[in-house]
Amino acid sequence: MATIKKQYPFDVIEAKWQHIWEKNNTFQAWNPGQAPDPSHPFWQRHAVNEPLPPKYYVLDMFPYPSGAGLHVGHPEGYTATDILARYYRARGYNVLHPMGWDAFGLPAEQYAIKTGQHPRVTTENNVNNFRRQIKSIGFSYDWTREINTTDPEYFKWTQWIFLKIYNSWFNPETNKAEPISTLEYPTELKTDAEKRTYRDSKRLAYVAEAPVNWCPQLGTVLANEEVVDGKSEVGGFPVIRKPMRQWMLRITAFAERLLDDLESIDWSHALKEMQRNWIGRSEGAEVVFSVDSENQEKIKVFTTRPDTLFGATYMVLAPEHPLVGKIAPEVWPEGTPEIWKGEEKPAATPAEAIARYRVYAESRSDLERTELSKVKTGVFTGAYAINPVNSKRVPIWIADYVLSSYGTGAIMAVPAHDTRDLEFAQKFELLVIPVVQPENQADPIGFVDDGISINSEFLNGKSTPEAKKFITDWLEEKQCGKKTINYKLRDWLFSRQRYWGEPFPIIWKDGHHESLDKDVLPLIPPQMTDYKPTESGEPPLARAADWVNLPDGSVRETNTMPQWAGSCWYYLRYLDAGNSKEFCSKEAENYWMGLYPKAKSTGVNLYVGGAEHAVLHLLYARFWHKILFDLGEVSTPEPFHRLVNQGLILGEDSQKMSKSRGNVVNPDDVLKEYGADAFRLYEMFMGPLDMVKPWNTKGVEGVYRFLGRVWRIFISEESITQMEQNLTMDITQADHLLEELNLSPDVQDVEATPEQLKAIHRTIKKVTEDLDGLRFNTAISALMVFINEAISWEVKPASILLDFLKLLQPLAPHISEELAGKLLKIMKDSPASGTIAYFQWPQFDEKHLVESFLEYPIQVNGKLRDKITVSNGASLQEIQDLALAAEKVLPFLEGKTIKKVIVIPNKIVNIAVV
RNA sequence: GCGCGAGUGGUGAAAUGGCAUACACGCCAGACUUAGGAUCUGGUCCGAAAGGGUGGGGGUUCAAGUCCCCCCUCGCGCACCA
Repeated sequence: MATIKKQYPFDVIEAKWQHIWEKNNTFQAWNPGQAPDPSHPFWQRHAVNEPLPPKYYVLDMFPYPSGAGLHVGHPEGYTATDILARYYRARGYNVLHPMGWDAFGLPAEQYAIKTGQHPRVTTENNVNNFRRQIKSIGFSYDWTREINTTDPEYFKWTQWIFLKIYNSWFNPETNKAEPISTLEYPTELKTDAEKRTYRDSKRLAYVAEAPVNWCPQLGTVLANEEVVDGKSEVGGFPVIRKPMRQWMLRITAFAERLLDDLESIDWSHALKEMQRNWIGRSEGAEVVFSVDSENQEKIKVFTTRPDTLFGATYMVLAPEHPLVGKIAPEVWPEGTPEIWKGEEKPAATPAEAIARYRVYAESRSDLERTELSKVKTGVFTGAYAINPVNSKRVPIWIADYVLSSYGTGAIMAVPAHDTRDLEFAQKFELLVIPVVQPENQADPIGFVDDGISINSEFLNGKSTPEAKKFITDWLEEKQCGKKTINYKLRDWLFSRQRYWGEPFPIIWKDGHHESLDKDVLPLIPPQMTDYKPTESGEPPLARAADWVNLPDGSVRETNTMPQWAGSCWYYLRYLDAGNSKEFCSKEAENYWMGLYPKAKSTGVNLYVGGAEHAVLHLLYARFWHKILFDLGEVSTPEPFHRLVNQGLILGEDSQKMSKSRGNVVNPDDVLKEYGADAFRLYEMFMGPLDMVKPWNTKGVEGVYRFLGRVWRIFISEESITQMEQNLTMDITQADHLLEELNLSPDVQDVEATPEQLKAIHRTIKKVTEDLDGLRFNTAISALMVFINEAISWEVKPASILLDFLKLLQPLAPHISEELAGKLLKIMKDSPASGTIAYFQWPQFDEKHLVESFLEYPIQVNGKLRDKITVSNGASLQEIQDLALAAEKVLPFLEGKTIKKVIVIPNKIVNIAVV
């Protein structure tokens, strides 16, 4: 690469300060009870013998350390949080700003399968590379709190929390998780075995034999959330349904609270909406239909439109519904239309039709089921049910447009007022009865909104909400239905057939599971040479016979936890990362997460990360936090008070960055050419944090030039030239030469002029407000405006420049430290010394912003015509008189009647004429 | 289909209902220079001007990029959820 002339010696400066920060633990956060170190800059700012200042917890979503290293998208959020961390430190807060590694997971394991290298080795290499890259950007993390989810000292507590969950149940009376010991047994349960079965069925972590998402290529099951369009989210491999014994976490019990508590937190509307969608609450009624047969089986359906019950002309069960086999008669009822008996050729009996359809439905992958061309298919079961409102017989069908996993797996079909039912009814020539009349007298068939009930006997004339309420009460009275709330959210499938994850602290004895004692944690995975999944679905851990089989004949659980487990609580471990007695001390938790006096909020004050975690990590972490809250382990119900999603950074071609497109920008390259400060500035200068925006290397040059201008304002030209010359002779002298640099003679320890004070106070105001509002791009532009103005001052007062550096410091810390050090040497009453990171944030004073003259734009009928200059303090009448007499205004007033003159103080004058 | 964002110069983007385009990139010209891919200075929405301009159309207002209604385009999320 051709060496172009550097704007300033950023390489020397950045290495120097990163070393100093590291050596002095400059950015260490202090826990309550921790012995103060009077030599640390934090304690030079804050009184040693007083309580800690309020906390500010600013958190990044910790990365998965992949082999590819960082790309410029990662540090976008990290830069934003670092700026705030530094800003709040300057504002006097005790700032917790940690970093760690989410290092369990598939890629390391797959690499291990390919190369035989242990995932721990791969992981360590990747972590080292990530740490090096992150450190090179100069983030002010407290590295003493670094965590790694694969560290036994970390996952010991992941397993410990799992045991907490395992040993709890959800008490619907209190709406809370409680220790399993508070569970009361129904009196009819006598034996220990019965009680155990009951207890195990109530645990928040339970074992279920259920159809799960099995991915043959990955050799593991996946949570619903990890399956996208019938393919694995990781790798895009096909996923099939397969019944397996799996660990589940009872997140559904918390659905209501997960939904309600969204109100209490400061997240974007869009993100909350995504979580609401995922939880998918819907209010309606359960209605019980009886099958018209000897046994009179009951079919429960869920509907959000009980008011349309009179329009229910058939029923549909999911193909997998357990009643399907029981209700079908031996022969087709008389008069059954041929098309009801099966699509290709009519089946001879209902049983045959059902069997054939079930084979078809199973063969359809989830991918096919969700395809856009959703042509409805289904078959008549031969059975009829009785509509409870009017005792009419309605045919019972099976069809795969009804999902077994939602509601009761059965519906009442109201073709007149449901698009899907209508489509189905039209295909199979089923009866369509309109029961809701739209207000505008339009055709009721296909009308799905609220209207007025018709053809519905006692509901006729009622509005939809009235009718819903009326019929629900009626159903309850007749004991054939009740008001119900349904959720889309399913329990969380928590086990994986993988090697590289946390083993469950569970053993199996005589077919029952038991928890290990917490004292034996961490339970470490066995050493293995073969990490491959097995085709049967048996986890790789099962191969480690020595590990699995225990002397007393019991065996270990061989599943491992999903990658999400470690990230469900990592923000708590940072609070007290080295604690070997507890996952986190009560004191630390109370201080950092609780209601500490003057703290800006409880929980994590600001959490920044990608939107891809909107429903996975963020929902799981909230769920675990609520359990810990119920069990008294944490002091508040929500972990993340404010959450912001950074926008994606695209490649220079405005396409998503990817290896295959060849448009990935590596921060290492940018840092080498422009330095960390320029990199940080550009990451923020591109545009608003939450917007999608393309990378543009030319843009880095812009902010880089700005830093060069800052440098040249401070440092004398001669000494810059001298350093450059000396550097070419002996590069090892760089640090020394940096010390030798002199300030420019224009920089003097003198009183500032009112103009200069105005300039800096305007900047203080703007930067403060912009950082509060996370508007980093406009904060940077305000600093640029200041420099563009200051560059023309003949004499630059040191006090003004120091305030500027205090403002620049959060954004471009290295150059700010270096220049502040030089500046302080010439200041008589040097306000402080040492690192600028703990200098008091400057306060702006309105009195410096007062203008002696104000310029008013004069509009006539909203069009700009002239401008006048008025002394500040002129009355509205005086301004109005001057405006009406303004030279360029007069021609537009000629021959017109002045209707109104609007004078907005400090803003504008508008003259309305006709 | 439903939900949420966003549409402003050649480009990234600014603008508590109050002078549209701050700041930066790019481009043009000039200065310094053997040189410029360094630096500094000036210019840069369209139009000769009057004027016209914030995706399109309506509205509210003394005043609309900003508020209200309708429509178009792009991005993201959800998607047979009864």
